[in-house]
Amino acid sequence: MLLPSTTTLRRSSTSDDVAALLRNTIVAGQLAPGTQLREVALAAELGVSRPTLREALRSLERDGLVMHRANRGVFVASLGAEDVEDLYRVRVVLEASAARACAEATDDALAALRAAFEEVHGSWGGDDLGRLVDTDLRFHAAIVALLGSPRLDATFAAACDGLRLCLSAIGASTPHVARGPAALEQHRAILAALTARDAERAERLVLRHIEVNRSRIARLFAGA
Amino acid sequence: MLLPSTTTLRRSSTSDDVAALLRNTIVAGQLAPGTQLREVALAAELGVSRPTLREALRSLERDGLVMHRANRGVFVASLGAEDVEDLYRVRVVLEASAARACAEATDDALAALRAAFEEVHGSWGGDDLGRLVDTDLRFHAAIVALLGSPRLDATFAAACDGLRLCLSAIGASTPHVARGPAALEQHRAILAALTARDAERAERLVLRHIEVNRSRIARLFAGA
DNA sequence: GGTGACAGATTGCCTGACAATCCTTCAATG
DNA sequence: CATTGAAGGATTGTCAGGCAATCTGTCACC
Repeated sequence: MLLPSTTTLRRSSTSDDVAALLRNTIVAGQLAPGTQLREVALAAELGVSRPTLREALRSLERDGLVMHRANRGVFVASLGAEDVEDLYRVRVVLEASAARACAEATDDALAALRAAFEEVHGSWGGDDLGRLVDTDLRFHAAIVALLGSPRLDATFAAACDGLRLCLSAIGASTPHVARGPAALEQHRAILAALTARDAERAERLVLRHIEVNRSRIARLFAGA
Repeated sequence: MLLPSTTTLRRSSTSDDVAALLRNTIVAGQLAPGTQLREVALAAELGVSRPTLREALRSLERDGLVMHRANRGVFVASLGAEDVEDLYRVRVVLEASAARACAEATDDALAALRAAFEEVHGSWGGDDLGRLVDTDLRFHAAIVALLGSPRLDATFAAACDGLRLCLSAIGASTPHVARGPAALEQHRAILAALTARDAERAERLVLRHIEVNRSRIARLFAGA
């Protein structure tokens, strides 16, 4: 290898940049669910042409972040209770499977998991909710990465985007930060079980951890 | 219901039609992996404009059916051994999880599973390989549907497309049809375990069934 | 009050074009 | 002879503009 892998010259295309920008804006909650994304206005605002913007929007649609009604336009997706249910179903399946497979996990994946945990631990004191949720989900993504499947990683990443959209939509800031220390303790226990390759205990802990979150979010949705 | 469901007014967009057409063509093996899909020529041949075709290609790229090299164009994906490994990892995770969850599955999903089995059974005698693989995978998709998660269903469907591409690429016709009766018997056993809601047995049978297939395909790939 | 039609707005899709980038070929040089 | 360098051709990346189709909202009318 002559060059560091970051030098890979992979200049991202404009529509990819636009898609990434819109994705971040949406999951950050800066675009309320239900708001219409008009092509001409948005394209002008972003300084790109309509076809380019359309490609980006189509990409977001496939991720479930925007809804597309024929001849009406695209709207920021407003996820309902059944969507939350589905998203957590994805999490349960992937994370539980990963926990059960921790015996066959590579050392690299376990090292990445530990690194993700340190990152979560380090930034937990901050009051930036967005970054907190980010690092939290990154820890869980590292769990899924134990499976060693890029495709499942992608599925989980899409589900994370959906969850972030849900969280920011209902403004779940205060309850989540309040739960910080408890979640950290659970993360530590999960990490310990996984590195010890204790599949059964890890799966049990992961399932309980997710279930706690799921019921809390579901309750918030029921109240809203 | 006032109208037949086909009248659903949901005029599929042109780019969706194009994407579906290309998807079928690719997974059917009528486009050899590695062949370049030139935009102008293909757009002219399909009678659509370039932007429309680009949208369709972008959709296929997200499904992993085509590869996109910057400023070079899109090529029919040529999946390697590690891709096959990944695809089967997806199958193992999703189908095993679904089998374990059969206790909580809805009756509708179980009915759909039985229907899929009947369909496989009915068309098994035919010599049309494409349809055989289709129905086989539809049975497995019905297993995954026990989870009740549209997002996981979509992930599995994408994996199925990848698998079909692999199979048609290596021309796995003869070994697969020869295996027909054995697979049918395994399917019957899996269906029995699932409808009996015997999670443990169902998972064991599913895992073995998938593993048999995986090792066979992997062997074919090693020889090619 | 409910029903129909009209106007406005927006998308769906196409045509055409230009710049940027990449691969190939070929000549020049050590 | 192998390697380097540059020109040429082809293809993609992106933009601008335009027209038809379709949906929504409003308003007159029964």
